[in-house]
Amino acid sequence: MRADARKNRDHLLAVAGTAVTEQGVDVSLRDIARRADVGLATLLRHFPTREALLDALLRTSFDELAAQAAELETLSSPEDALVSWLRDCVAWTTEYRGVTVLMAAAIEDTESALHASCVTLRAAGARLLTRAQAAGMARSDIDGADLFALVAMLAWLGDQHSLAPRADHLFEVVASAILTSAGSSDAEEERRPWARS
Amino acid sequence: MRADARKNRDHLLAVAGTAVTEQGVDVSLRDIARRADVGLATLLRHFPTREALLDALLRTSFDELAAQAAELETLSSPEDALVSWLRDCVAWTTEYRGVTVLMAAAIEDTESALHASCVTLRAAGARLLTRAQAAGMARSDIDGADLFALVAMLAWLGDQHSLAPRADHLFEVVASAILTSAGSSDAEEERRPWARS
DNA sequence: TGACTATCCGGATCAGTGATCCATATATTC
DNA sequence: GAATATATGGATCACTGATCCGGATAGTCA
Repeated sequence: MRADARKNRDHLLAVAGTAVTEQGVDVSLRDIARRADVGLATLLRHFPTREALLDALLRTSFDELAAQAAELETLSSPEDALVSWLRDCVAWTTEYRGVTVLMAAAIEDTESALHASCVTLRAAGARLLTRAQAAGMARSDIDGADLFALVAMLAWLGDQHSLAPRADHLFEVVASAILTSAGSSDAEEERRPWARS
Repeated sequence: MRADARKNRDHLLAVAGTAVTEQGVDVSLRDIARRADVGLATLLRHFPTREALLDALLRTSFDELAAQAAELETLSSPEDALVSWLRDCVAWTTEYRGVTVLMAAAIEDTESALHASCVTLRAAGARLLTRAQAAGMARSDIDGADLFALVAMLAWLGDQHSLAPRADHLFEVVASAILTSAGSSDAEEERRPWARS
């Protein structure tokens, strides 16, 4: 890649980052190009589709979340690891308003630029879930795909102005559903040790 | 209203109904006008915005759901009424792909044409929830707004191709979270009598 | 029956979107 | 310094929802 092309690419990525943070993933590509003092065609040559641009933008975050899952797997108890990782996933999506819909579409579209990243993330969650299930800490009738869907649901909630205030609370509600296993105790505090005070 | 105008309005509403069912709420208004053999301007005069069109289209369904809530309140047990009404709400949204986002936006935008309908629906759900809570059948730390958000989440799930297959199962998961009250029994079948077999 | 007017209609147009083409400008190489 | 491979961005296309306004028509009154 020619030096000027690389410079333009990096600059575009930086500008796109702030633009997406400010206006969400539906931000006009023309706007991004304008703010980067670059023609629209240049942006679209470096990143042929909006998905390709977002993939380049989000890949780092995806990798960090996957790495964090691996770390939690060794450092925390099964239920703490699962719940705090889920919380981190949901919290992360608030940085990029609207990204959830793209991720949901990408995970079944093997042609999508985001596909691989989403599959990796789902697998990371599945490992944490399996571990919690093996320890009897999570209900056994859900799998990695269910978990991915639940995270997507909660992330979507945070994207909707009117529903976002409920997001934290409903996260706890959903988490309680995941962690409620048939064999657990009846005492509220013992059944929901992860609940925020 | 002049006779020809009324005829056009009714015809547009019928065509819009099929179009939205087929292609979701983001269907092109130009397409609807074309299929109704009418100019785009005519469609937009009868229904100044997409929301206005959808309001006219969905108002009947909204009223039916609200009425059904009132009926269930007198005919069924508190938990059956709540859960089956929630199931009906989620099932209904599958008819109109994408309607959830509009409803979430409408419930906080008092200027929206859909606002009143959404508030009515939320109130209907809140009554069923309060009744179940009074009977000790639902957790007491959620309210009507939470319930509305949970339904929206599950409805949104059904809109996403890749996540939709999980929708039914995750409905049960979320329902179990709503109906799990601190004082209920420990036995699985007794704690989740609404679960599908 | 015939004319008049308030109302309704829809083609033309506008600004916005993502995408594509191609002549021009420029970095790299020889 | 010249040649060439590559990057660039303005012009353009099809599409979106929205708006304007000259022309068509329905309902009314004589």
